[in-house]
Amino acid sequence: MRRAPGDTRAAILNAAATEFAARGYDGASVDAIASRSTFNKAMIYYHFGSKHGLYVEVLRDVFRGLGAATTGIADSDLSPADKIGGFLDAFNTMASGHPYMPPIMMREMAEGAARLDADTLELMSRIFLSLQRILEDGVERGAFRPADPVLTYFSLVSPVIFFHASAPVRAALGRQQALPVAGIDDAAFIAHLKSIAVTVLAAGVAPRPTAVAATRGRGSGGPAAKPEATRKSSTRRTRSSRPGDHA
Amino acid sequence: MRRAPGDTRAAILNAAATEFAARGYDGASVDAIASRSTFNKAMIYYHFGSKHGLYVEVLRDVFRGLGAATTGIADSDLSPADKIGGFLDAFNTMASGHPYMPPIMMREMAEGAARLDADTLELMSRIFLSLQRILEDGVERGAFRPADPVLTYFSLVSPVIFFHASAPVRAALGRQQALPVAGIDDAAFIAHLKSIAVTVLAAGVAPRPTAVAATRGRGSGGPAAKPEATRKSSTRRTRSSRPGDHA
DNA sequence: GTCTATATCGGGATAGAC
DNA sequence: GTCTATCCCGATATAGAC
Repeated sequence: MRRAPGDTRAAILNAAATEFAARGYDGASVDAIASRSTFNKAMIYYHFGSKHGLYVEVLRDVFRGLGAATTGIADSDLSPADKIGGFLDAFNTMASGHPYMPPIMMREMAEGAARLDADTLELMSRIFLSLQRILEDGVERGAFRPADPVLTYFSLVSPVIFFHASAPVRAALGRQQALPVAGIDDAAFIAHLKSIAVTVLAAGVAPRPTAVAATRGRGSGGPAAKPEATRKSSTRRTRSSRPGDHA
Repeated sequence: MRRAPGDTRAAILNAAATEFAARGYDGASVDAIASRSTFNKAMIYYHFGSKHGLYVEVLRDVFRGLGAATTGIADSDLSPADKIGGFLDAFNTMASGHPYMPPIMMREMAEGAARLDADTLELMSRIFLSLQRILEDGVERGAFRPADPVLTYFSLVSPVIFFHASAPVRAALGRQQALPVAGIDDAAFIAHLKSIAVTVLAAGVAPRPTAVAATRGRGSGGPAAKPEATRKSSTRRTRSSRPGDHA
């Protein structure tokens, strides 16, 4: 059982991921990560330079893969509805395969993504851009009504993240309240989410402040939508990003 | 401009709330909270005993109010759809009135609510229980199909929390991508969410692992649902709650 | 009730041997 | 590349004067 090259990095990344997920960036100690990895602190600094460098590397690793997956779906010739389904599947697969990501993403969101550097943001923006293209394609093909891409992005992604991240709390609630929560499984949740998503996109989502009011039925989203749907192309020119202003 | 009694506590609580929201529990320092409040560290320990004591007091403060609001709605004689609307409004009002809460809740969720003590959990469970009663009432009156209360709870609450908590990131994304995101307002979002929620509840939500498969259209939730819908009453007997087992 | 020190310790980061 | 030992700052918590 020899140690393969690159093995060390992987082991550390893995230990870091679970530690960051469990305790958050500030709560996680480099010592604790070291223990989990069977290596020691100095090794981490040797390979990653700093705690922050280690952190972003964990995220980049995952976002690279997810971005590739969603881009592939956007480029495919699936139907708009199936592309949305594929997009959700990709996110769900990511969350299942890297259970540490949902909690990390929740926390990162909570502090305004202050810890993400330009490169990582660029990777994340690819995921967003692929959804944007899916939406535009859906509109062009007459399957979807125009919708704000940012709002749509968060509407689709947040339930998946939240669902996965909340598993421990749901379990605790179930235990505490003696409620029969047990059998809510992943696949059923995602399947249901897909059907809602497609239905809503077809009906029109995120209406502009005009057509509000309605509290039930179909109501909103009627006329008055039509955002900036006219542009196309311009998919790759996000390099200038600079966060810098960490809180 | 004299200092009213109880003013100190309020000032500290307020400072703590924003600091916890911005940096998280571990990231927030008691010194920083002290500065923000114009008082000093010793004062915090005098009034709250510990950093953790201060933290939970921030949460209890808000959950007390929210629990009262949702309980009132559940007790009212509104229609099931309007009760759901009122429930969402209550959450939204809480989030708007206490902007520090969404980020705090996100982080708390991310670590499995490990920092919440029994009293705070009890306050939170009241919010959940009021929703559960709203759902049962809706089923009895024929407006809703039976749905898993826990899953429904998270499905309703998570978008609201996420929407508010993601405001900074959405703004940053908009800036970075030069997208015209600006005009997504609160009211429109909530109105839209309400209509989705009611529609979905009427059609049946969170199908049991049986009727999965379907990827589009109405599909799931059709037949085969029927969870433990037979019970009624039994709405108030949750007093025995004891979390204790913090992770 | 409010403040100014101060004790104490954990954790990020580095030096330097092997 | 991997380890041990150590520096040193920052953060929780407390003592004790006013």
